[in-house]
Amino acid sequence: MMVESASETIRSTPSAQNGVSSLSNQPDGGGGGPGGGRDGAAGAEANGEMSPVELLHLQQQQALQVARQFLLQQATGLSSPSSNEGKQPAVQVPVSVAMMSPQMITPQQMQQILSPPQLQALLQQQQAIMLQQLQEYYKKQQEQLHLQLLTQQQAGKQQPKEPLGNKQLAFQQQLLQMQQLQQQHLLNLQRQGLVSLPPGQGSVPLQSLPQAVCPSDLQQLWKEVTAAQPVEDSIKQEGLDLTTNTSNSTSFSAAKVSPPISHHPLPNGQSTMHTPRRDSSSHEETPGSHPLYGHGECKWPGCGHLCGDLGTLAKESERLQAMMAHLHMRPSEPKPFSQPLNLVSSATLSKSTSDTFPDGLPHPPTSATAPITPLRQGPSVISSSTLHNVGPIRRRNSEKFCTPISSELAQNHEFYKNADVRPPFTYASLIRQAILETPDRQLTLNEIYNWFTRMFAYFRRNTATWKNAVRHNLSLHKCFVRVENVKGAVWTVDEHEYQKRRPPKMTGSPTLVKNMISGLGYGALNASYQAALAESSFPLLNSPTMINTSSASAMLHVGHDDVSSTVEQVNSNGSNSPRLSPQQYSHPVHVKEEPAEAEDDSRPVSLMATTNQNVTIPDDRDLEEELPVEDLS
DNA sequence: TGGATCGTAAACAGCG
DNA sequence: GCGCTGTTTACGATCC
Repeated sequence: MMVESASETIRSTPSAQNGVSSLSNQPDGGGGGPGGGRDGAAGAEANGEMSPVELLHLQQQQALQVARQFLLQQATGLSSPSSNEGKQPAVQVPVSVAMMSPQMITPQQMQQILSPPQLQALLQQQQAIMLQQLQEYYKKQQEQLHLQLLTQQQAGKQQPKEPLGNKQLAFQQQLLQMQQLQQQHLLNLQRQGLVSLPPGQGSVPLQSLPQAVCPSDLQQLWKEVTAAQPVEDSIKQEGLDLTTNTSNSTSFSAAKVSPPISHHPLPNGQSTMHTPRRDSSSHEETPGSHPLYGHGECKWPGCGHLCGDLGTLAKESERLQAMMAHLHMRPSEPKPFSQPLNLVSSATLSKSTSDTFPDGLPHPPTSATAPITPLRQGPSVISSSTLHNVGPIRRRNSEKFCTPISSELAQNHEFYKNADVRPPFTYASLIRQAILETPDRQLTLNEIYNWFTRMFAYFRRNTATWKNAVRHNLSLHKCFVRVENVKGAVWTVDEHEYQKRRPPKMTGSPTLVKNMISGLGYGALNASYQAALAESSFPLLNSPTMINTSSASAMLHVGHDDVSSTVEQVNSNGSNSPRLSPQQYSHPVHVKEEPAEAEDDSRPVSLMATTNQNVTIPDDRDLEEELPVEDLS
């Protein structure tokens, strides 16, 4: 009877309790499931073996070490201009160390291994560390500049005949540029909502920056640092080599923006790497040699990796860039995972990444041999739900945080279809979605099954378990109405009942609740929610004109089923505004052929009435349900 | 701490 | 008898 479930039940299967499966954050209750979902990494550590998470941490640590070296070397190179004379350039492509590791974890693997909260945390951690390093770098550079300036001033005093002139001017210019750089970056961060500067505080010490900088900001930082190089070049050309490795930034930029890379023949038969960046002209690389490459090996200190040619390095840099771009997920610009190209097409990378990812390198994981059932896997990391969804949560929380299942599915359809990832929605939500996707708003049980298996790779396993759950939910929830048809029994959705059973979802986002209630008239949708709306897959929502007081209620019905319930709740409980009848909330269910005898009265809503009454009032919900359906089919 | 919600397991009944 | 469908109960986990 339950042989299948006994042998395949994920959470109770011993194999699911360790290894990759344990890392996949089984969201379910029972066994160690929920615990694993809360802190998969800790659970992995408890296993006493090197987990993918730990591996990833190690990888990240390696990369950070390299970045730290890079920063320090830049700083020291700045402070000791002559120390590197005749030496190999101190800064090499960090990927040679961090990316060439055989255990390299691809972005896809990272997303499969880590749950969204973990990824978020990881990202934040990495951002924090990198930001700190950048801050240190800025600070050091400033200090060094000051020092150099003072030295020059002293020299100028001691040798009054030698005009301070250009050198000091260049120093001051560089210092000024550094400060401008910082302010500009601060403004960028502020503009992106990542940094909130106190009013009237134009210049904030970098140390006071919140550590909420996204990778794009870091990359922007690098760009800016790189962009500052011409000044250093100008200084260098005047005989004062402040940087000693002017190409360092260039090389890092090359690593960052890498392909397409043209290989120019070198005297030794090697090729050098030139990036197509428009500003590359400002980086005067020594012709015939690459600071990161020489004699067939990587010149990154301590690396020495043998590379056939620079193309190898370029590939590694591509990987680095791909990973960076893949991690380029900031809450302010959530992008659907199913559109990986968008991840790298944001403003900060617009110039370079189009070259970097001609084929959209970070594709979503389209195959998953091992079952992965995190709370929020893959696409959800980037979806709107992530806006509010940081930290350990149960899968159903995604609904609490106003994730529109329809848009989520629309955006990540391919992902869920191919990846063995548990969708972060309740059975009830999924069933409802399945039913509402059909033109007739009705499905047989078997069709529901088919929808599950068709839409989610996850539900191609453990059929007995989840099918039982589906049946259980269909029977349990009053929102699912069974209708006898000539074809047999079909299941429909009573929207009113569905909404009714979910008022507590408001508590999922206290801020949202507060804003929505306090801002009644709905005109005061908070920014994050508007962003979430805009992020959704509904074109109408992307029109700012649609977010207004008069239509807010309707709009909230569109695309965010949970929010719609929220608004409805506010409507009914908060403002006592007239409510639509349950039938008016219901979908138009076109029962193909109603049985002669009346349906069981135990169900609260007459489907026929539902069908008729929807004619009177434009069904906002149609927008919600039908728009995403197109993407799903 | 308790209630609500959810997922899972399981027993049972009806039907073809 | 078997499989599917549908109902119901129980239990544990999570969240608020």
